[in-house]
Amino acid sequence: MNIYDIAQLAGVSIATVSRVVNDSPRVSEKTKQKVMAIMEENGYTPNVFARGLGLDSMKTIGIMCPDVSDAYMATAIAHLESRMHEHGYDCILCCTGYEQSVKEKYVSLLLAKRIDALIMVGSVYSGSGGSDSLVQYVRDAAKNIPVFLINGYLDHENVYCAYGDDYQATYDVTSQMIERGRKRILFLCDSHSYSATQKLEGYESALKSHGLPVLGDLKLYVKNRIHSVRDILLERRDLKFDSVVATDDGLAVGAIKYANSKLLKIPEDLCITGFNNSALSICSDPELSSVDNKVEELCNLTINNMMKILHGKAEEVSRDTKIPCRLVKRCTTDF
Amino acid sequence: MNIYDIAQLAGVSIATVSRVVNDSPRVSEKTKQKVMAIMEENGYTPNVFARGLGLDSMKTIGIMCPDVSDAYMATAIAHLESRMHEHGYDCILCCTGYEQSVKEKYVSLLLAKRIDALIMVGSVYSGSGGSDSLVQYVRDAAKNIPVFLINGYLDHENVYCAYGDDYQATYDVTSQMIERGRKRILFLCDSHSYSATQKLEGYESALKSHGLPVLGDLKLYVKNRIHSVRDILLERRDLKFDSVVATDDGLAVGAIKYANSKLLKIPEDLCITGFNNSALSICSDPELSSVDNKVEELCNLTINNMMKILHGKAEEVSRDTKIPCRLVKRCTTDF
DNA sequence: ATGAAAGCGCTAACAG
DNA sequence: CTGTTAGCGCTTTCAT
Repeated sequence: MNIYDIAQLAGVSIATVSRVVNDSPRVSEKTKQKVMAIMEENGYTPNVFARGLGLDSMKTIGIMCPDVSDAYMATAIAHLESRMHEHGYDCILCCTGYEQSVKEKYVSLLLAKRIDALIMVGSVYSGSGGSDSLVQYVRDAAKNIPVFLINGYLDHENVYCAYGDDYQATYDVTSQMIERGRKRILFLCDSHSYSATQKLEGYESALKSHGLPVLGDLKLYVKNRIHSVRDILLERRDLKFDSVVATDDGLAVGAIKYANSKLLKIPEDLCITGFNNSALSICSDPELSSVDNKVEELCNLTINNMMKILHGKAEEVSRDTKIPCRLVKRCTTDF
Repeated sequence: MNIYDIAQLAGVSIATVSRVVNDSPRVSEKTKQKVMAIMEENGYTPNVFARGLGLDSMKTIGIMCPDVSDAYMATAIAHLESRMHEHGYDCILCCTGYEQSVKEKYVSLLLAKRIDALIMVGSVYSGSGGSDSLVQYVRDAAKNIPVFLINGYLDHENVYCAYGDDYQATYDVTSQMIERGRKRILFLCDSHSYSATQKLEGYESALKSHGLPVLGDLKLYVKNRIHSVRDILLERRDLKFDSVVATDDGLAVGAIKYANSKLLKIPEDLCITGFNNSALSICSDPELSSVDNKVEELCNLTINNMMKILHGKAEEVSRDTKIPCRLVKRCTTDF
């Protein structure tokens, strides 16, 4: 059942049918009704491939993330999909992992599929700052379609960034710890992404501005697995710390497990903060104070920008949006 | 840059270029090399829309799930995407929520996009058993393309099911509790899906076969939010129970929180099991014993079946595969 | 082994 | 307001 069949049954030309399908005003109400009725009767659906071929678009966007099974990204993707769907777009999901070559391959695949735009979720797509060659594939993609970074930053034509102010959030949290008398704050991290770098800078900067030394020992990079974090902390008996700033909830929960198994009191003996305000933070015991970086807000903002751009209003949108994050206080902090 | 350009540059016809692109054996090695070189040089990529129009396929499958931000589904989808990608297929992700009309709408959208197959993750897509009219849209989809249910069951031509044996798993867990002397086992549930029904039957069946009564009070249906579960349990002071069989980890963690805030000893005073073996189960304190229903295995099985079917070997695959689940024992059980 | 040409189903410019 | 027609880029017979 194609447009010709419908045209014939309705006794009109295919152009008229096409106009009806595309809701053109240049059709009389009467023929419109007739054609619609016939389409309805026959359960006609326009062929998306043919339409795509003509319009060079299938109203599809690509969403890349390193790993949907991560709670933070999953939440982001759920929001993005739902908002895109409202706008009549479909989403091709790509879980790229963290390997450079795989990320690059996914981008070319997506470009070959002629997606209308690309969203990249996670700071792993912006290298550690933006100017290195590791992000060349992002710039290349931007030559063809608008690219949206969520929680990443890259200064380039046709790439639009939205991210939480990780620097400031970490600065604030660290400062509050110091003002509460903490002297040895452990910075617990699992990556060297742009976001991680921002957090580290916030941490160090708070230390410095409060006259505390930045100690290399107190910057610990580990794999993000709860038990492994706990065990590493347990083994490092040399390492003394009275508080933990973790760059992710999983790491923070690891620290909680460590404290619990050493029978340390939280927050008195050990003050802990996490990042992302995920389900983990209300699941642990005691419940975790965690920085909420507003995924939902970032997603909405991104979608709104995208719609403007896809409708030719690129000048209305900023390429760089930073939004403030704040600590959701629970039981692992004394401030 | 299209096939005509390449043909011209290579001094051959578009048919030859097409043959090279599709790796047809009916091209001389020499021209093949030449054409490939030219394509390489010019970074030529065949237009997927045009190809789709001719072949009526764009090597894309649809994946539906009620909510990717749920850890269990996120894991499933991560696996599915990665396996499909290996096979050269892209995935359109649809987060349908739980509403009937939305689920139906997504299916028609997906069919209109001419996907090659459809995967539905979660037992919400199989009604409460399979024969009611609520699953008609699934049957309709199956008229056009193969449909794969993960964790759902529906007996119908062209729909293929893979699910964990929730009945048996719940039967076993409940039985062990009884054999350990538990008398009042709370069945904590948040839905009436096919899977939930299976679990309930396993629970009741274990009770009966051990000569225990099935008490309506001890079947509690609640919303799956940790704190709300805890609070409901706290408020129901009339309700006496010495153990909890929860149909999801979130619910089980709610029960843990309840026990902790009443200073009940786990598992002595309250024995608890969850379902899905998610990150929550190692995050809580004490850590949760949880039934692992082998998402990964279900996903692999599904993809393998799908590949066979898409390659015309439908007779080789069973429409109904049930796999055993087992309890991962942690600290909330005494068996 | 290669080429010519007929679709695939739709959109849009153009003509009435 | 409606119809005619030329693409869109590729696959696939059917000739050669």
